[in-house]
Amino acid sequence: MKLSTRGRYGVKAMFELALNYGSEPLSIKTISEKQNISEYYLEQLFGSLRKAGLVKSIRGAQGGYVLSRPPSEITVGDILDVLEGPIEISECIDDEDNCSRIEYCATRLLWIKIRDSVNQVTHSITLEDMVNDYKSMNIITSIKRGE
Amino acid sequence: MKLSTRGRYGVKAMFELALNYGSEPLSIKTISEKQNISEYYLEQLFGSLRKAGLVKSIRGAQGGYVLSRPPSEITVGDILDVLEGPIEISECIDDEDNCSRIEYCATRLLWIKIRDSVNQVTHSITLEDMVNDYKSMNIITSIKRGE
DNA sequence: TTCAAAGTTGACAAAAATAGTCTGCTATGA
DNA sequence: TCATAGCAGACTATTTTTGTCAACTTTGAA
Repeated sequence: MKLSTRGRYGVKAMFELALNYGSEPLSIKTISEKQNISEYYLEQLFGSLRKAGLVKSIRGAQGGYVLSRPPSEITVGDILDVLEGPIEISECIDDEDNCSRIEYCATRLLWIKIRDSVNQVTHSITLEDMVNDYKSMNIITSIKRGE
Repeated sequence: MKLSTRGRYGVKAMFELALNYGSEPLSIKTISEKQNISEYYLEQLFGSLRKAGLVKSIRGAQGGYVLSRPPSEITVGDILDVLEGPIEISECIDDEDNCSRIEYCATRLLWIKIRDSVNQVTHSITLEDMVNDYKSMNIITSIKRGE
């Protein structure tokens, strides 16, 4: 069980936007260079993020993307839902009909527990949390270096 | 993010063995018919489970598979680790070297939090728990039917 | 006003992972 | 001794992932 690159790249790119929140828009090109991700591929991901209303695009020269809400109001789960699709450990979670076998309930309950646990974590961590973690880690690193 | 059929089929098959624990071995054929899973494919999965020591095989006529430990001592996480590989939300969790980019720490911490959460859930649910859930659900269903 | 930067869209495709099939074995209990 | 059932591994079809690309639209700035 692992995240695809869509989820990983997407979160990293959104984190970049969060670090930059309040300043000028960041272009796909800038982000793709910072994160070493294919420019074309990132474009696709931002298309999805834009349609989902998580980012706003600003066209024209010096354009780019900005978060459409403050980092404190965007969770990692919001991003992953868009790029990975909602977590669906097993298909029969939502679809009760085609699952009439005898073990149905027992495994279904299990998948739901796993899904809820992941959702609980991802939807409780915001981009602001990540930025804060990042900043405090930098401070610690500086102290360790004796700066 | 979803489980592959390996994990889903494997858990269901192991649940079947748990229901049957203490009785005669179940053959691949029996399980594959109960669960409507390809016999050949199930064989592959049981090969992995056997090598990992989760099941024992009994060869010859009337042979089959049995759990190698009581259901209370096998967690869903044990099964998923074998069939899906350990959870690796992102590759850089274990591998610190090739990840020197600036946002490294912030996203890495995130992947670790998600991974730990899934592991916590899957490794705390045993086959016995599933069997108990299953049995109590059956009782409730019977009551509802007025039986 | 014009042009270049930047976003938008959708088609295309290589590569990897997944899911499943099959064949020919070996072991063993009845 | 033979039918049953596991063992091993090659093989393949399909799907998903991970990109790539080209043509087009919008718009800010010179």
